[in-house]
Amino acid sequence: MVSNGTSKHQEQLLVQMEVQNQHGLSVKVMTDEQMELLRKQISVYATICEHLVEMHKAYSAQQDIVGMRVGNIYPDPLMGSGPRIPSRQRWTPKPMQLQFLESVYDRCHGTPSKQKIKEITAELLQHGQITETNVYNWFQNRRARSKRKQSILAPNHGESEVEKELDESIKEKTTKPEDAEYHENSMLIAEHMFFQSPEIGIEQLMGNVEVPESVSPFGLL
Amino acid sequence: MVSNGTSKHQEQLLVQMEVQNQHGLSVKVMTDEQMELLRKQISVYATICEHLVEMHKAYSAQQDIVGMRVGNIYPDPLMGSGPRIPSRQRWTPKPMQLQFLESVYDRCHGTPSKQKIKEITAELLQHGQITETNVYNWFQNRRARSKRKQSILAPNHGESEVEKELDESIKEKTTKPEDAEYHENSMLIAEHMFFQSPEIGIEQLMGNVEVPESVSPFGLL
DNA sequence: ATACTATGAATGAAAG
DNA sequence: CTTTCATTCATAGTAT
Repeated sequence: MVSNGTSKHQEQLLVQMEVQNQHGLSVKVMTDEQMELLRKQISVYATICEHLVEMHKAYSAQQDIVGMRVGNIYPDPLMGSGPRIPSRQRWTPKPMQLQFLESVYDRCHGTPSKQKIKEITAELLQHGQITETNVYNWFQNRRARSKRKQSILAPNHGESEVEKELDESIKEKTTKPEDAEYHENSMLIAEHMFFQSPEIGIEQLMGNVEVPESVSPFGLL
Repeated sequence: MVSNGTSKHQEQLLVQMEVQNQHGLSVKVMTDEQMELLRKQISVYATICEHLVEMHKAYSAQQDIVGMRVGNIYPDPLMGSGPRIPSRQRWTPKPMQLQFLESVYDRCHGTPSKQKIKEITAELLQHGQITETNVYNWFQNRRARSKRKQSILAPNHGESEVEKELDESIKEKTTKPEDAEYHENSMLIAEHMFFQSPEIGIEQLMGNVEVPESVSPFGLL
């Protein structure tokens, strides 16, 4: 199905290249990585919304209270034909779990202790089957691949606009900041938010939740 | 080619660039501003999902309130006709590159080491765009598939395990991802869902969404 | 266009 | 931790 990666620090790490279009206008071009990140984020929501709508429709066959434009969501060329049914043997993180893991990773770059693994696992169990080993592996892989990516990216910056927040890589050391603590599920995630839309209530939801169309993801792409 | 050095710090360019998809060709150009808007949009989706869950729960609880008909509020706006997210372009080895890779592979089957990757990449760059990752993946795949071929060719003496697995994987590729081999009585809704067990529903989809008023479980984005 | 196939890429898990 | 394996996903190319 979809995977997701959301990571504030990752975003910071990402390098936007400055290029020129045919008109000589200088713009930022998303790197593949950035695109991938966005793709994933959007896919997650697209999937969730899609399914929710499906369910909702089924439940309220004659009733439709949602005026939102769910269709605006990407039908998704990315995901091929919808989410795959996870009938495989190996663990596949649910979007929610991934979000959580990413958020934890963002805050503690160091090796998560055994204790934390347990906690994280416990938390994630609310979102689906998962074991400590899964979590452990995930962090292992996450770190390893993050590192590899950097080493490939690093030796290639000459003229592109570089705003590397490389303190990130420094933070990637093996120590684990203790001050970074998660307390509650929601708390954790909330802290990690880029944007919160507390103003949006159900009324607006049903009325006019306007998705900024200038950015209709894709109007632009 | 340039040794990694200092990175130029540049001010952020917030250029609103108009991208035309004249030939249906998607261009992934995006300003930071647009990126921000996108994130906001995603956040909005999060909220929408959240409330959808609430509504869903409400429906599940009391379905007898169904009475009002709203008609066709589901325009299904641009399901399938909307702009597409540019798909990730994947590297396609040039014949010359392929030849080279094959020759290397023939020489040393079990040595895709890190250092050699660099050399090979450098070599192949003369024939076209290529990255170390590409090379790495190529060897990875080459070995894996070579191995797989053997295992399906050699060991078909009595054990049909392999064959069976193969058939399944092939079958899985056809048409829709429909693993409807569970209960013949799968719910209508479940058709496109992850889960087909009756006791599993929306909660699993989104995780145990408590829908706290203050915090979005989706807040991550 | 639609379906199939080959294969590049992503990633969980395991070996070293 | 680093490297490798195994499986799966996605897409470019090709055939129907």
